[in-house]
Amino acid sequence: MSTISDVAKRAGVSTMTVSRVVNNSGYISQETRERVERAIAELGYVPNALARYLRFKQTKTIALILTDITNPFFTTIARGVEDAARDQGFSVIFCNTDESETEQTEYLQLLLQRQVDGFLLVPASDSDESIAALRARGVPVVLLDRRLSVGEFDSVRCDSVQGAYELVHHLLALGHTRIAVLSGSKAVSTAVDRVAGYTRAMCEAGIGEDQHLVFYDRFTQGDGYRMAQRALAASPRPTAIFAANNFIAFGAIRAIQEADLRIPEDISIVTFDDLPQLWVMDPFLTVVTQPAYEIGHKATELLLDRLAGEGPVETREIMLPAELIVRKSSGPPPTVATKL
Amino acid sequence: MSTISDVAKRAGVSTMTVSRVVNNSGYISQETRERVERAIAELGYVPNALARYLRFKQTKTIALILTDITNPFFTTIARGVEDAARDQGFSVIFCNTDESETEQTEYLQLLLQRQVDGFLLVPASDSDESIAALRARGVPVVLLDRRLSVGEFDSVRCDSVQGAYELVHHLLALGHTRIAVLSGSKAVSTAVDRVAGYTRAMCEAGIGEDQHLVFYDRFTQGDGYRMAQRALAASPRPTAIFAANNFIAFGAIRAIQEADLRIPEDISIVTFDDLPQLWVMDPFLTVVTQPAYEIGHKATELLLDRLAGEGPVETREIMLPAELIVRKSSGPPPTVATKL
DNA sequence: CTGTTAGCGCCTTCAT
DNA sequence: ATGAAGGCGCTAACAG
Repeated sequence: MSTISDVAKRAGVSTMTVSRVVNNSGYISQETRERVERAIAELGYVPNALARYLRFKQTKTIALILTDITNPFFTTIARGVEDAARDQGFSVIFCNTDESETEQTEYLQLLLQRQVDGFLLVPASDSDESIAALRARGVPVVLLDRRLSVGEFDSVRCDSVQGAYELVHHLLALGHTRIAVLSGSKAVSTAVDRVAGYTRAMCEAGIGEDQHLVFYDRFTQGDGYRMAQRALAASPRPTAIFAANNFIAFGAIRAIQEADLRIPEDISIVTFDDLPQLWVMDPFLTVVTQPAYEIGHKATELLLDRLAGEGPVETREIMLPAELIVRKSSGPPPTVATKL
Repeated sequence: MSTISDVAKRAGVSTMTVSRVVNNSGYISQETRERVERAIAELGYVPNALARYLRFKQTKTIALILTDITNPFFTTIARGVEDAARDQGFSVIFCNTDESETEQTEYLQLLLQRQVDGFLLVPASDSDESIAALRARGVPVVLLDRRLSVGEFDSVRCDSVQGAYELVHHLLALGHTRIAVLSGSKAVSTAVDRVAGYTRAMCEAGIGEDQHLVFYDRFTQGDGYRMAQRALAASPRPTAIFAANNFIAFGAIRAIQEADLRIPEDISIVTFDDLPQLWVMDPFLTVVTQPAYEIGHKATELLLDRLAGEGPVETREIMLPAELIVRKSSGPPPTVATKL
């Protein structure tokens, strides 16, 4: 691992001259330039970016902290982030918290030490503790997908209340009245907001919400499975299920299949977050899809704005539109269907 | 952004003392320790890891360079890498090359400058150019999933020849004789090896390979679609398709559906790489699955071994077992089925 | 138990 | 057009 002074020695110049050649700054005679370049090539010299950062106080690196790297919704976000970051010469460090507050805190600490310039964060929960350090240091942060009750960070997400409202409204229009909702942790805004959208739709329809049909747990397949089992045990049984995300939906579907119920004849199911079209032979889930790539891209733009010292003083809250796609997993409830 | 000397000043000690408190090294009187800790808390001091690395020549960071971050096979690998790395206090920088040699070269260069300690690489192609710099510098590298003709790197992967052989053998046993193979780029070892496995099985069966039924393109859904269209246009039409990975298979299935053919009645299809069980309502593809998580985990262990100066001098080549799972997408060829 | 010195690799500033 | 000195933040080695 040769350094700049190795090169300087070999080329018979000062380190400054090498630096100027490497960074194309200042005036260099053609002849010395060539000599230096030859020395660089011969030694396989690669500049040490760390040393450079130590002076510049800018690492050109941002961190993307996700809660689940195996969820295609989040990897698509990552794609958007990567593209936007690279456009401006930034690198991205991806981190995975597994929805754990502890891991999030650890990563935040680590990344702070590593002097990343800014954070893109899908918060594992709405606890202030973990991000207090960020606020204290005034590091630029943009929130993705989820709200935080401290209102001082830029954020990019979809309107979960509205999306949930549309899904449940769709079910109501089909004639359902007993609709269960299976949601994530109460500490996560999307879980709360999606239940709020459900409640709004139910109240508007004059039905109101049945506390026994509202479930909170976590955004995993296993939890979806268990919540669905409990929902199906309710009496009378719900005729439709609203799963607050795709993984919960998969678990619920498994439970429905085990109960020997047909979708949508016996029970309808709708959810947030599609799978990428191409991975599914025959898309059948009625969903609200969110523009994941754009969420990542837009959030990165906001962050890089801040890093460039641009952007307004006040915090920005960007809401991207979500889209309802009606497919085969939702139909009229059994009793209504019978009447047809 | 306070520094170690800010803390030192505030606590009325030298920077060395602060350093000792932060790193828990050497002897410190209880009283000074408390004073320093108070100063740290008051200033919100966070040590600058970069400055530290500048001395240590070790960043405790490894790079994971993938070709497609949206493919669940690779994100599962990423999971394994992350877990193994964290166990030993290493961070991971994920990068995505999109199967592009150019992007790979750029990333390699960037990461070298950033002084990452080692590389986990899924090579975009078997070109020497891009990795020449790695070899020249002697940075530890472990190859994942794919071979490289330069044999000096450790590697972890599954046996693609064997896996392909088993899939094609399975089709032959069902009675197929006209089997098309849709593979990835000839510059990628898995693409080549899977065709080799196909050829071996076909030759063993005394059929030999029909050059018109062997297709190379890239590992994407679009290419799978186009290759399948050409395969289906062959006359007589193949009764089975072996897709060299999941994305190619999805494209092929779309083409098959558009041609109004039924799977497996009219045509069978088998492939490498499953989708995670939980994402699929009703798994129907006959596949060879690879232990992606273990590939990532094992590769990371090899790399960290090297970094610790352990491990043998010779290069290690780890082959993990792949598993054939027969499901509904493969059945006897039409003529045979008719006879039943 | 604590402080001083020196240097990691680079670049800005000021000379020459 | 080129070079010398100094310092970014941190810590190992050696005082004291």
